[in-house]
Amino acid sequence: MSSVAPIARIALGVPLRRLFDYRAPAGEALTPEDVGRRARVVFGKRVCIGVIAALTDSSEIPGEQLKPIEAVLRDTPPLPPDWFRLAEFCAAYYQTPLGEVMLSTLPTGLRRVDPPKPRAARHAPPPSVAMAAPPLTGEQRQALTHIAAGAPGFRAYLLYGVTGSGKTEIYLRLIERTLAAGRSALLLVPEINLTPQLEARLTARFPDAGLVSLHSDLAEAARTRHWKTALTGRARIVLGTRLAVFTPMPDLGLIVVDEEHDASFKQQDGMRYSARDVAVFRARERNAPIVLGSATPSLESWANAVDPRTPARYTLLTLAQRAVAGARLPAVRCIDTRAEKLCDGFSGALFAAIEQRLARGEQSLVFLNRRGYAPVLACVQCGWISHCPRCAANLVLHLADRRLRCHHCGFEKRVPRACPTCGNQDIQPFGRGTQRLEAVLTERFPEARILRVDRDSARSRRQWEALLSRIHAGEADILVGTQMLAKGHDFPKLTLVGALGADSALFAADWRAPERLFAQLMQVAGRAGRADLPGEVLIQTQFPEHPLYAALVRHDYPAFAAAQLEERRRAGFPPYAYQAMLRAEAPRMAEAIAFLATARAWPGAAAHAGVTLYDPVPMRLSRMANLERAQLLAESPSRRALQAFLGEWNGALESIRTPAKLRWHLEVDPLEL
DNA sequence: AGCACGCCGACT
DNA sequence: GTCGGCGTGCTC
Repeated sequence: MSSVAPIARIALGVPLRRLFDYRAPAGEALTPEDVGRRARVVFGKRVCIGVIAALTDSSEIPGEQLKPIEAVLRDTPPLPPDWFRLAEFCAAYYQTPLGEVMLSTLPTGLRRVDPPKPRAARHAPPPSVAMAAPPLTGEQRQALTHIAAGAPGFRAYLLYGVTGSGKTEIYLRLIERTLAAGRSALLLVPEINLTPQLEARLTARFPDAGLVSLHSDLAEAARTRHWKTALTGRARIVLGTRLAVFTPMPDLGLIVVDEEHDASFKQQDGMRYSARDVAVFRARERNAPIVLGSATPSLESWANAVDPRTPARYTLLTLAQRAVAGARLPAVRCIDTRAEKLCDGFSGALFAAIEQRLARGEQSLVFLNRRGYAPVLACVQCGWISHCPRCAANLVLHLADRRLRCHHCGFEKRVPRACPTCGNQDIQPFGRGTQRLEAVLTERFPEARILRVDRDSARSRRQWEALLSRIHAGEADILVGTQMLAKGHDFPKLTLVGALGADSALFAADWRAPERLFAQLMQVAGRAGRADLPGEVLIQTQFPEHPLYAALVRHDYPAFAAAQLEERRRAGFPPYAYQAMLRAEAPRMAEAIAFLATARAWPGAAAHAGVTLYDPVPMRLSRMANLERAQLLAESPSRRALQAFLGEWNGALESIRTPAKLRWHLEVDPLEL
């Protein structure tokens, strides 16, 4: 390459796998410092922003067809080479065009052709005195010593610590060391809800680190500003949700993924990446340590740390004790609901336990992972049930505003007065949701102050914060809620958790359902009890002897994980097999199936030994209105074999002629490094 | 993705 | 006669 290359190879945010060549802007030369900069170009009839991926002096495109770059944007430093490698890895691994990867991970402010003019940040006065670090427990010290003793550079740690064992303090100490070594730290959390708390704690501890947060709820300008602060290296700590894993950071020296098992780390549309897995790749690529923390690790991570049949990719660190002196894990008990007639879904034992808490002035939490009043409305006479007209789910009855809602696709309508089929007046709600539990409890305990917390009562951030502060102010005796309540919040007076309707996940078709149920129940159980107040957890179930509950009663995640992994191994499921799912959506099921059948019959597959393609399967649910959905599983015992196959297959799929309204995508299961 | 080109049904 | 449906193909 000559010193002044006249042609730029540009990644554009279009669903095409190639890059596009452009001439240097009129009267300007391109220099190597422009690689990684954004450029404004004319593409087709429109102007768009791309990223200069490379310079070259020859192009397959004849010179007269090459258009000039309109402008090279120099408002930010160039994106660093490790950011490119991260994007290239994602493009290859998730079968997504490089330009789409790059542009979709930039904040929208920097993808825009007409950038809104940046305003100065309204910054809070920086606190200048760092809050002192609390003393460590023996276990915490041991874990930190272990990490410090390891050779510098990449190493992945799985920090398995029960709720309240002080994982966060470990993160803080590691960040402290990283900052002291002149490097910066990236901390990923599952949800926006959790960032403000942690942000406050981090700023108090590291007031001069220029911490920035990055998540989808941030205003566009703020997100762009924070991202730029990270790129220029001024932010030494970046705290964010899954999208933050792509933040360019010049001195990155530590990655932490908190609650690594959480499903929120998986992007569900566009490029379907797992931020946890991308983080592991990134740490390795940057030669920096990574810590994955959880009280209930994903089975993939657990296998990577402890399963003798799997290469030991992660180092296991365990925190088995609660950090606060004297704090004990709550007593977990199953209530056998076969033995008695339930009263509006509640067992006598649960009512009695709530009554007791009311008498003592303590809080109770009733956990049911289903919002609304009742999951379905049905006609007793003709058997009509409230089906969603747009997808295959049922419409959930919301009595508060007298509406039927589809929790899957968002359709809603008014509650009919009579059966739409036979006109019978006797239509009734079946099953229970949080609204109904709230009503039952209100009737049973008229004196109690009951607060319902679910996506309906805490729609906005503001509402959610208002609810939280009311709970903390002791304005509630009984909380009724979904998993929203299970995550990351400590309620000092809460001593009882009752879990309803858990059984439905035990025999679900989704083979990951037990893993999720266990994590969810462990998490919600962790809400009960503090240092001076012992907690109790009551699980209503028809299967009290089920191994999942048995392990839960003993707080024995390792036993649960071992049993689940053994089942997975026997069934040939991940992490003992590598899978990719090809999904298709079309107006008619036959079209979706026909596309998948063509994909399955791709002759090139024969060249890929060990890769199995299964028959296309129609799916019950599609979120899109009037679209039917089907999927096809590709599987292999070897990740490399599967990936090699996917690369070629994806190319072949792109040239299959499809009906206009057919959409498809590939979803690749977690990688292993 | 956008956007054009292009070829068949119901409207002024 | 033409307005407009969306099938097909291209973007340096």
